[in-house]
Amino acid sequence: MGTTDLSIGQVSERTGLSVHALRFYEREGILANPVRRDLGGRRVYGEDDVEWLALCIILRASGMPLPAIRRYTEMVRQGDGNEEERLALMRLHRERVTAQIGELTRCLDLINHKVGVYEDILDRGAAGHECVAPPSPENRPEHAGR
Amino acid sequence: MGTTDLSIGQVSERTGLSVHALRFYEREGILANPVRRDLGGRRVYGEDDVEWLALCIILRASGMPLPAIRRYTEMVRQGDGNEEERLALMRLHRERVTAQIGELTRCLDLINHKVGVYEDILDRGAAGHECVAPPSPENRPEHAGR
DNA sequence: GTAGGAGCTAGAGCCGACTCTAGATCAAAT
DNA sequence: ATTTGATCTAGAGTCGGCTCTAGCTCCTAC
Repeated sequence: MGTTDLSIGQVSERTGLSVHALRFYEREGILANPVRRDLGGRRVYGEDDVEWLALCIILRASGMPLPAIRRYTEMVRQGDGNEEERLALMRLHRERVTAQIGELTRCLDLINHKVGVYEDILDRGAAGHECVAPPSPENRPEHAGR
Repeated sequence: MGTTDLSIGQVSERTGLSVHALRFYEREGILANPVRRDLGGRRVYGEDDVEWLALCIILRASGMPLPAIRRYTEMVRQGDGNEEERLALMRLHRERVTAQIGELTRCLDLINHKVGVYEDILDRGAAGHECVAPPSPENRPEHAGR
């Protein structure tokens, strides 16, 4: 009836994190509940740990630094009553992520422009002069659509 | 008539890069044309260098590693005739960036979901049980709107 | 009984991209 | 004259996030 105990290796497989990373995360305080150990001192995880790690992986992938994940983890460990703080942390992160998406999208505009320039050069075989500047108002009277 | 010569400090101001970073980039081969020097051995930049750096900053901001920027820089330095390679490099980078935007967007879905959960808890004052799992098919029968 | 393989700890090492330091030079301002 | 401030070089240091190593303990299978 123990909800499927897992070894560190199994957790590594399911999460994609290395066993090294799993132990490292634990040291960093990135686990909602303290890891159980078996008789031999080996770590025993549950499915809920895997779920929690999946969340952490998403947060990391979206650029949340480990200290912030640790703070969040601590809040969750403390239990109900600090939802305002959790909300604040998540909202802050959301803003960072949307800002990052925005910046990447702006970068992508320029990259698309560059790709277009090279495609033109190659299509026409014309070795025309290449424009180095970004598509800014001054040197892009008409917008270079994708 | 020299197209507005600039000191390293001035370039630092205009680009937002530190003077340290500017010297570092130069050592790394991230400058289209070798930097001129004045009588005292100080670096002298032109507006074109600032433009080039602006491009490099965009590439960096979108996650292109310095070695790739160096390769690109070398191609540009070599002059016309390698547009296919430049195009290939830019297209590869474009794929990486779109992939990254995609991943961030998926992360954002979960983050929005989390924010929603906490908002609900706080709005209703209900200290209900919180769901840790991401909005995946299995545990999200109706889709949680943004 | 012994050889593998997985796990353990503590701590060192690595990588990328800068950042900072020390000690020297030089030009302009006081 | 001297002080201030910007610049120079070479090289050391930092930071985040792992990754790897060494040397040990287990358990299982042959």
